[in-house]
Amino acid sequence: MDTKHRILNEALTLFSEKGYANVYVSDIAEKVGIKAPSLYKHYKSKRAIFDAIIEEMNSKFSEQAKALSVNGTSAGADAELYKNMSEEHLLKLGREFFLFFLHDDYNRKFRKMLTIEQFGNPELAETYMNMYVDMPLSYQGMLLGMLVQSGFLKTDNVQVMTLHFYAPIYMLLTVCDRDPSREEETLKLLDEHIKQFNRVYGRTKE
Amino acid sequence: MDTKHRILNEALTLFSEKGYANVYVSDIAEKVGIKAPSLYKHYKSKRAIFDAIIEEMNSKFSEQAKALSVNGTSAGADAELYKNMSEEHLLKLGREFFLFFLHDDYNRKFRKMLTIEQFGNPELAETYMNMYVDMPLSYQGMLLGMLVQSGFLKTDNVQVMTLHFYAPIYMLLTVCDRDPSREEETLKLLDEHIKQFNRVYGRTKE
DNA sequence: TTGACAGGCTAATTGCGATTAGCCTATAAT
DNA sequence: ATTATAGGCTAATCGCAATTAGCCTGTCAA
Repeated sequence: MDTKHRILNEALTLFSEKGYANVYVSDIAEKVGIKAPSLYKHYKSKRAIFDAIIEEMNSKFSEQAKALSVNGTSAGADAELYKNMSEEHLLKLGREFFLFFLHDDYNRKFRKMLTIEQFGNPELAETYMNMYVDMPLSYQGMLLGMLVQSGFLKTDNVQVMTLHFYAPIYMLLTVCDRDPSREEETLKLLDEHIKQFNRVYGRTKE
Repeated sequence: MDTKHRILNEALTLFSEKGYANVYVSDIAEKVGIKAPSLYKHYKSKRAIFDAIIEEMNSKFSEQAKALSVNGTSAGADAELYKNMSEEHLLKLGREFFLFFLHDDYNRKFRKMLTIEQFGNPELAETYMNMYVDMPLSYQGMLLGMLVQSGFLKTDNVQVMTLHFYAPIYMLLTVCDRDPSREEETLKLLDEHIKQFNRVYGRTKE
């Protein structure tokens, strides 16, 4: 990886741990293995490094969004997938979602950084909300909607059902972000959550 | 209110909006209506102001906790309260909890400040988690547990049921913190959440 | 009525962290 | 071969924000 990208990565790591203002350009430089002034051969200022991270992030994010909405449009194909769902599948769905967000390095760091910086910057607040609230709700709403169609789940209100599915995932995610040592405990709770969700919304014999 | 407390309040407001590092002592001074150096007649450093906020906060918090656990202990009395619960009552419970956390000025600012500062400071992360995850879960778990006892709700797993009750409240709260203009929309969703919660966990004729 | 704080102010001082200047070397194209 | 450029370094510089020095006034207890 070239220096320019290494700078971005190390900076993201540091920003996510301490916040923009508490990271010195010399910290970033040190992690990269160069001296602070050399950074300026690659970026015009500290702010520019931050902005580059955001930009990179936005493009990754919109790729993802595009990919999702493509699948969403070809609902026919996806519906097949969700036609004969089992509790196992549902567990897997929630767990994968959770673990992806939790462990994917880039996501994790980016999420932390956003959490710290969002209040000073309305755009970042919007990004955060898109990534961790609105998008997941609409994506999962779509999936769960299919499961209702296919008769695997039953509800009058898909939106609220989706909230019931996702909000605990979100909350447990924020717990792990703050205290990684609670991951195990949290994963158990996550499984129980999904099982109970299924018990409660699953179309048992009627 | 004396200057010393005004400093604390203004500082909290600013910290909650921009984060510790982005607030200058001169900003605080200006809000208070004095000059920066005069602050030092009251606090020995900027950090000391922050620490004083935390300390004040901790003592308020432990008062609250004590009060709650007192009620918790005198479960007999509280149980009475929750014996003949209606959906209206349940709605009120959730709504009050939500609105208290959302609107109480001190709580709101403190929560934002913690959100920003928590990652640099493990103690703060712990405080955050106590206040917004563990305490509410255990308190509401107790209440909902009573409702199960009294037959108003039905479940095999009070812990997960409580998660299902609280996680959406928590998530919607974080939405409003980030974008107050979504409060109305969010309150509607909150009500629907609780109604559906009741539909799903309520002991209907069996 | 005086003298010791309390609490405010202006004018330094300090220190640190971002950025710039200017130099050096290796590579790579002409 | 030579020259331009990319990318690194050291040694300033610059600017700003925290803090200190030191003065002034009003109050209140002795």
